[in-house]
Amino acid sequence: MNGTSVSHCESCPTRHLCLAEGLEGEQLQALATCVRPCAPMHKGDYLFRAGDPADACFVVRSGAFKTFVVNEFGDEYITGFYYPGEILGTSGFAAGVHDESATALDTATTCRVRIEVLPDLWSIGTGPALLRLLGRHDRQATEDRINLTRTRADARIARFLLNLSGRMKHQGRDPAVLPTPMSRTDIANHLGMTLESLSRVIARLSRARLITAARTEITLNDAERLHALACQLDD
Amino acid sequence: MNGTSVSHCESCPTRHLCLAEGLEGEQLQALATCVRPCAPMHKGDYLFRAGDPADACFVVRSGAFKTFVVNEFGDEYITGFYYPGEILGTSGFAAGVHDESATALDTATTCRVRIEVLPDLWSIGTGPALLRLLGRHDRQATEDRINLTRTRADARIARFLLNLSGRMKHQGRDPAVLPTPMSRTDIANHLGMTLESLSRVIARLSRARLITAARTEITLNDAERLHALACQLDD
DNA sequence: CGCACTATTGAGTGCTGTCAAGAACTGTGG
DNA sequence: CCACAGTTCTTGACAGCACTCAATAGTGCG
Repeated sequence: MNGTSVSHCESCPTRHLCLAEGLEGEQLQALATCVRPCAPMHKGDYLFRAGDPADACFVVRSGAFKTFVVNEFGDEYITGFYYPGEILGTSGFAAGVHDESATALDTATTCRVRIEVLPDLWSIGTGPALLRLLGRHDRQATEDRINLTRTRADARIARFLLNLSGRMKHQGRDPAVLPTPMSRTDIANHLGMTLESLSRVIARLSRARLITAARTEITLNDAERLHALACQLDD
Repeated sequence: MNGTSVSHCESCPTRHLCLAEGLEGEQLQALATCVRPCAPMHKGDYLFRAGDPADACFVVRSGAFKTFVVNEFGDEYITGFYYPGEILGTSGFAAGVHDESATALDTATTCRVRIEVLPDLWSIGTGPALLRLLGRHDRQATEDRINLTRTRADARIARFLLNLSGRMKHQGRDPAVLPTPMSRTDIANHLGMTLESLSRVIARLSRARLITAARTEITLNDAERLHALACQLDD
């Protein structure tokens, strides 16, 4: 499996974003024996389900995922979107059981990090990288929370877009081009508003030429004004 | 410092909630050499400030803390409240710098866990406990996010109270008696609503005998109906 | 090409934010 | 113990924004 000359980590395009960040030859090979890449998943496939034993967390290699919780009444809450280099599934460590479910938003791959290898990660030297991933995840959660406290829908959406933009930049991608493989319904749900409100605001922002909205891609034309909107200084 | 016969971990009333969970004699002593208890802090004292180097995270021993972010316009966002056995300060690991500030809500103490000792925690055998703390923190963040997506103020408050209740239960305390050392303003801020709205809902819940609200303590009289309210089935 | 699903657009109600005033609480000093 | 000042909390009136309901338009897929 890993006896070939080039490990899956060495050939991974996401290696500068994940646990492999800053690692060299031997360390990369050692890491490759710890984490396991999954087969490509397709839209709607489950990475894990709420209730599954949480014996591992995951780092996105390609594509995107959403995590969500379904309550006793069948209401779905989208708790997060995950892009390459981002870690998910860690909240399950609290009770040893995943408390949310995760599905692929399009064709996507991950690396599976089993809970048992976490101590090994420190000896390999990728402990700090793990902390960075966990920290970024934590930070994202904080930003989402702060964003949700904004009452005005347009400010929430503006901040959501700018947050996505920052994550694209961190990935080394064009920060003005935001892939949105999730549905509008998912975005609205995640932002705590109705599909209608989201649709209206997107239409308004498009008319004002602040963004160009396509089905699976939103382009930022004026991040400056979007930022002003996010801070609801004016409109 | 730790040459006495009983380590600060062995004598700590919070030891079954924190990193010490499940550890015995020798392990406890080893842990006590890794983590450092802080001197009692008083209301308003800073545990860390946004911008400080994030070389450690903290576990609450007693009292309570709040974390918050202040943006460029001076707006404050309360990102979380922390009770005994809960971990805070981990989001700073993303960039090596704390992105939020933390202050004591009343007289409070913590244990400081330096980032350098994290590998040692695994060898002591408290790795799983660390994961549990991190997982619980993650889970709390998720719950907060879900809660903030609820549009109705009374549902948000009901869920907030029930969440606090669960945390009290986890601490081994009476789940019906919720210490609220934070101000109403802080709670309102954290829940993404105005002080006035919070005040009105609390008054309404009190009149309906669902809760008994005092300045620094809220008592739940009917968790059942509060849960129904949280799910906004009826009113 | 037609169907199902998703997204957009339109009108009306209700809840929460805003502004404003008053009440209760906290701590200090006499 | 009481009086006082500052803060924190409560209560009231009004307006704006987002939700609800409803219909139309667009998109993807067989």
